[in-house]
Amino acid sequence: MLTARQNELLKLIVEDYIKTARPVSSKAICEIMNCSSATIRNEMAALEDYGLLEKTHTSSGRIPSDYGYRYYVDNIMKPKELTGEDMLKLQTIFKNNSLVLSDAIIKSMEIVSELTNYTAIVLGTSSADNKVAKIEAIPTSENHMTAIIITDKGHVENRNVVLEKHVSRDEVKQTVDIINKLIVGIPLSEVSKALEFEVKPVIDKYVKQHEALYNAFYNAFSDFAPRADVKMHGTTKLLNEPEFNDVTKMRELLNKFEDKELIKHIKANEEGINIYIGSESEIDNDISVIKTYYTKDGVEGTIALIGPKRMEYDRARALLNYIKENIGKMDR
Amino acid sequence: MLTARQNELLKLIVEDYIKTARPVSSKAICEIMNCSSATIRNEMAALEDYGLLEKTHTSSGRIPSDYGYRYYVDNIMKPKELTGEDMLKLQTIFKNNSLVLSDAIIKSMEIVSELTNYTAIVLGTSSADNKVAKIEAIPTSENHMTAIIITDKGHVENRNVVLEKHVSRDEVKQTVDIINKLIVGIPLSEVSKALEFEVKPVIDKYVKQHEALYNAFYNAFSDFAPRADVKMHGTTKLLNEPEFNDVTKMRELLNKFEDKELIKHIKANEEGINIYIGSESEIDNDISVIKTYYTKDGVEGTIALIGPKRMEYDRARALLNYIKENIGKMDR
DNA sequence: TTTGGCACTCTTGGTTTCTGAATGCTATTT
DNA sequence: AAATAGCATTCAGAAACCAAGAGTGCCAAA
Repeated sequence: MLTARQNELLKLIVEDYIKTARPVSSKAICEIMNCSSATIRNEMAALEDYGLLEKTHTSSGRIPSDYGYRYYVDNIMKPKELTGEDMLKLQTIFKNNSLVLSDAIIKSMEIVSELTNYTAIVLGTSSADNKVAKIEAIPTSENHMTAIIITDKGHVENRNVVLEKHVSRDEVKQTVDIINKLIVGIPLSEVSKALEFEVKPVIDKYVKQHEALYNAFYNAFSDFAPRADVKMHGTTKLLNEPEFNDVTKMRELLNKFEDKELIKHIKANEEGINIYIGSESEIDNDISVIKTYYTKDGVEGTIALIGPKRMEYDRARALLNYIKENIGKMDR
Repeated sequence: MLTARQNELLKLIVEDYIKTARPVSSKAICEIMNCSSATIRNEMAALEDYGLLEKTHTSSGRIPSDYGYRYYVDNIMKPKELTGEDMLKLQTIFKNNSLVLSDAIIKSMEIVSELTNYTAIVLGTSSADNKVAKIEAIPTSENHMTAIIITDKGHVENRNVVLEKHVSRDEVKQTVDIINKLIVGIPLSEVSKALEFEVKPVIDKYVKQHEALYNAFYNAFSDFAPRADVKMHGTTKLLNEPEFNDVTKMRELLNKFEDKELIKHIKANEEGINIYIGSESEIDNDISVIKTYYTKDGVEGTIALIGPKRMEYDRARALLNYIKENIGKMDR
């Protein structure tokens, strides 16, 4: 257990380092805590023994270790109020109730990214359990059509598909009507099954070009479920941080950001706002991830910020928290 | 006018520099052209006098000047056949006729970006003169609905909008029917005008909640035209080139790529495949842009590649040319 | 327990030195 | 006249070196 002074010291060091990105010297601290630098040095040595601080070389100032950040986040950092400015910016989103939920989430995270210069991630909005509200099809040429599926949550997907043979507009319409009668209300993830077992028998019976039409619609609507979309914003902002003053480090991170699988991996499973520091982020030792799960009326997903390990954790947490709460409060 | 040997020499230097990114020495050349290095040096000096070559310092090898590249591109470089591999990769797109035009263009340019490691840009696919084929609307809650507009070319746009008051599903349906009767066939760019002057009077007359509904649809469909979309692919690839081994150069380019206005500016106006070298690119002195205009059945736009000034111009041109030709040949 | 003092360490930035890869030029050969 | 061999010269880049400054650790005194 740390003494009060050690706590104070760790706090000062972490916060100073977050701000300046340079190792913190005993001299800098002693001006704030008004005691001699030697005293601070002794305490620093103690904190280093505990594994909370590190040096970059034998005679350098101290920087927080991963464990130091962890301790800071878990035990020292206080919940922070959002500053007026941050809140004001976000309110433009949540006050504006012409935005649908998913847009509001994305837009607000974009704002957060602009405010903090971290990378914002919105995952999910998984529409797999949205239910079919309506399908529609528009022939676009002799042998192509655009098939559209609309869900009860207002999600729209469309595909352009080939018709193997020429099919009359009437037949397309007839098929659309049949499909609409049979699959409205079932979840997107079960559409392809329903097409095969419910729809096919019926159109086989009533529609002349049933084979071409069935194949076309089946192709159009068979691959919806897996689309777990990843929205990122401000990917390059992070690269302005001094830890990425190195070309190879920069390229490394850039490559990681291209890898959507890695990003999807950020998906949050737990309630609450969780912080993953350095290696815990499983992305890069110099970055941290703060993320939370959200859910509202069956829509669920993850919002996350990727920042340097020197992230303003308190502010980031306050921002995510504010968004999460406002998602809950939205009137849809 | 250059002598045959000077031509040959310039060609070798440009191509070697493109490949290796290092200044080309007289020694390296004399092994290929079998004559002594001194001879080459004399010729090099001549080419430098003409402004075709440069040195990075007094005793360095030569690199092409912007004018040198220009001369190479205009007078030396031969039209190149696509290699079998490049063609094979692209054929997966153009042979697959289940892809709609705009998707085929985007996908093929993505492939080109992967093949070359340059940044691919697709501009336009401007659907402003697509004609409305159908509109649709799905209420998604008490006071929200999703409005969808489908064009004759199979382009789909959707918006989530607020209904100011509660409106019954029947009324929504009734309004959709009226709008469909009145605006099918008119170009997207004129939808908002048509809504105001054709549709409004009718629904004012026949629909009870006409105000809420009109406003909702107007909001949904009033901002289609301006969406000149910019698709970029492989933005970070370019940064692997050695000219961007410098952190600040890298950040500079990254920032430029974020600026969509700058990218839109690449829009091609002329027929043919045009090459803009270095400062001509108006993006960065170290990069070149190769671009062309395409059009097919009223759809038009620009495809472009952004690469280092050390771009394989012949290959890039062959690739763009192949895509452009295949766009023309597509059966839709 | 705190602090002043001092020796020690290591980074950072600047200067120097060295080597090798080029060039330009001149004198010579073809 | 054109090509080449030879040689002095230039310069980048790496390694070595140096000096200054910012830190630390530790000991002995307050």
